[in-house]
Amino acid sequence: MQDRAEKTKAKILSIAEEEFSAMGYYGARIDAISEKAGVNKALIYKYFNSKEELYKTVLFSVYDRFSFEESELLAIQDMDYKEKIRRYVEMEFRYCFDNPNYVRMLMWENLNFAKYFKERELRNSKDTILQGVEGIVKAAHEKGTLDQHVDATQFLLTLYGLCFSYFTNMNTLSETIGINMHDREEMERRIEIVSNLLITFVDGGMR
Amino acid sequence: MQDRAEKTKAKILSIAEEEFSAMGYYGARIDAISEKAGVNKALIYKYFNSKEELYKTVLFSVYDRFSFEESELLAIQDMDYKEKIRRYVEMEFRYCFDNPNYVRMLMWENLNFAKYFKERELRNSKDTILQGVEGIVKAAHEKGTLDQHVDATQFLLTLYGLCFSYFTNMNTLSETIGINMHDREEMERRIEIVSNLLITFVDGGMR
DNA sequence: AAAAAGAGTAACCATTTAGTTACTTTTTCA
DNA sequence: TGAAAAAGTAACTAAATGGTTACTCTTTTT
Repeated sequence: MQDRAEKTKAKILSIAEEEFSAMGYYGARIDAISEKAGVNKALIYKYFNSKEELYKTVLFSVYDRFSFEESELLAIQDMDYKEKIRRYVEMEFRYCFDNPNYVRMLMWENLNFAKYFKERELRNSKDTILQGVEGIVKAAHEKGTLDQHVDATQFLLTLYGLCFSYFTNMNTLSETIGINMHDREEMERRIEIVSNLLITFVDGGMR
Repeated sequence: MQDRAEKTKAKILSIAEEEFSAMGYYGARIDAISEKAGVNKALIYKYFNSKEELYKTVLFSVYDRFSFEESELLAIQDMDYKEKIRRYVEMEFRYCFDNPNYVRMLMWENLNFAKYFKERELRNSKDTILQGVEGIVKAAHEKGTLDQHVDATQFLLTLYGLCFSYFTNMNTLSETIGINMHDREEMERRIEIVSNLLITFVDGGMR
């Protein structure tokens, strides 16, 4: 494949990411993508075969980018588990803030009943992440007084719930509860509260 | 309006709720709704004027039903704030479990940048809810050792994050972390953990 | 009972949409 | 340098889609 073609393909993918993130699978238009990318529609089909295949390529490209960052963070050794939680929370918040397409593509996929995740056999793909979290939870179970019912899975659910959900419901909540969650300052305040909450959660306070 | 017409309208609305919840605005088809409802397409336009208006009717019908339940719960007086938290968490989880359309319609609206919420001027519509939560937070601030940075808004974000987000990410997470979040037993276990976490959060443990 | 009003339908229309075909332009390399 | 290969395009197609029109059937009212 020529250099020129490589660039064209990348351009299509980048525009498609914007379009699919913004509009979802059914809302997105191949014509709109071809126009915005400044590329003939037939070329899209030459490189990606169908709307669905293009969509899947976008979805996994966006998802894998996040997964990489997440693994990187959890792979760090010899870090105090409290510090690790703090870093994890900060990473998750800032990543979502800076990469709204990641949040949106995941939401579309959930509304699509995880159809493409199922196709791709992502079953138990978070196992290495869970192992990383296991380290945190184990340290807490030994040292602190973390509820024995809380395993790595439950801890991860808690963390995702407190971080990711800030973004999934941002638009409606900002309308109804009277704060502007899109504001970076507002988010930074939230990071602080969530970090403290999670550290307290694993480190003490549980009867 | 005749009784027969009233029933037809209700039937359309009910099928439309299923269709829009499942497919979203762009994915839903008026033809599919008319067919499933066993009603001529022109009738839909007679009663609802446009696809968009039908969609909005569904969205607010679903949303208002939840808001009512939520207000009811928070309006209860003379209840211990810990008990109130527990009840709130249970209500939120079970409501979402039994009414997936509520969860999905809210997700679609978030992905739609809260366009219809903005139109309807729902700004600060959670004020009475926040007042109810204020009671909980105040009691905790007086009696316990809740972080002074946590006001009613932050508490509500925490609660929503821990409850609602269980459902928004259920489909992808069930694929990747190796538990079946769709299982009621699994959810009941989660309710317990979340309740305890929130009670600890407001009631002690915060330095 | 009959006519007015309301509920409901069959068939149609204009536009949009994913996808294709037959062609031209640009690059590579013997 | 020229022909083969790769990159890219204009114009088209068939199907689907939101919406409408002109009509029939049913209920209400006097």
